[in-house]
Amino acid sequence: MYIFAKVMYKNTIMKTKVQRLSVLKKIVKTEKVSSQDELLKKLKKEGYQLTQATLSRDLKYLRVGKIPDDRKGYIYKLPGEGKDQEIPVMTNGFPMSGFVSLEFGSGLGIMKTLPGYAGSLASAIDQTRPFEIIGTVAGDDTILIVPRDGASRNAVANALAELFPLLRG
Amino acid sequence: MYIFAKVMYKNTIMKTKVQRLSVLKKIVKTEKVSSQDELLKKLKKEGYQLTQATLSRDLKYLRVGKIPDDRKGYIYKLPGEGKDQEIPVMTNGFPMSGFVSLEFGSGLGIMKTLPGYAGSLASAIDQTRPFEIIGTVAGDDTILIVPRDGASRNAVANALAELFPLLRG
DNA sequence: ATAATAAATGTATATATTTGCAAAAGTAAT
DNA sequence: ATTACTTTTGCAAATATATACATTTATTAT
Repeated sequence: MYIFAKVMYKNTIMKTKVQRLSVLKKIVKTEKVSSQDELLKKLKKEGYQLTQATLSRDLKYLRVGKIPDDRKGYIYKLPGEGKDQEIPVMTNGFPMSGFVSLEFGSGLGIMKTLPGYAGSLASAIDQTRPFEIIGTVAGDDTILIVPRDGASRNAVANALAELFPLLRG
Repeated sequence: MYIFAKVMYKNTIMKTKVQRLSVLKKIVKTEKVSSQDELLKKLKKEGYQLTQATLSRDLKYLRVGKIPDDRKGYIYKLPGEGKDQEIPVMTNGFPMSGFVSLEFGSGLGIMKTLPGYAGSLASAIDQTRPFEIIGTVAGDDTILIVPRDGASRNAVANALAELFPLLRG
């Protein structure tokens, strides 16, 4: 009961932060926002209470950059955005492929790939450094995906959907 | 003589700005800089005198963004950087190819491509919006490249080399 | 449980960046 | 050359963002 309480507490609190980061990420990805105050308001609407200072840290943590935009002056952008649409293509010139399936169990994700593809796909995942995933281990046709504490299956799947369009829809 | 003087004048002055932008672009591309004051010093060393306000405008014009960096906190980054290395791959999944040659004449650039490739390659050029190039016109196997006033052939060629590695070396 | 340690956050402030406005410089037309 | 128009730039002020420090909240070890 005592230990259980601690764990519960941890989950409750940590989830709030991870959720906040997820929501922040989603906002930055889907909307054109040009200041932290603006972001702050949007986060408030979603039910997150925080100060500009914390937001600044969150943005840094998520590696969110600020770039010039034709319409809004400056907007925030996730790392690799714009690159994302081309990410399904691997650097070596071969189209990203080999993905077979994704399942979750015991708090972990298991991605199945075509034989021999696990290494390169895991490498691709690592390179994009989705914050929902703290690490991967690849065999020959299987990748073990370790989610960050508090990251939901959906959050992990969504992060992976950036790389593997098959996961969408 | 009178007209000539005006033209000379224009070239002299405009070149200064275009050159400055080129140098700025080069600095941002090759060094990790984390503030405009820092950039200002580097530009001064290269012989360019300007205020921080102008630099801010230059950065906006060049679409230079600022992103978090592990070592230096925040650094400036050119649009599409990091994407550049993957740019030789087209969105449709086919490797970027079809480039044949590049020549200059009458202040214009002429790029030859494989038959039928001009459109897609010109589109790729337009999408990266190199500031040295104000526009392109594509036929079937030829692209007309219109450089910005004051942009040297080298500057244009370098900008294009980002997309067409064949142009390097 | 308590004390010690580490992590997250807010407050206030320092830094950094953008922008309105006016002046200077460049261009075009008469 | 003079005038009208456009572009570029600096100055100063407004905004926006990062960070040192203190405080609270969580985690670990005893």
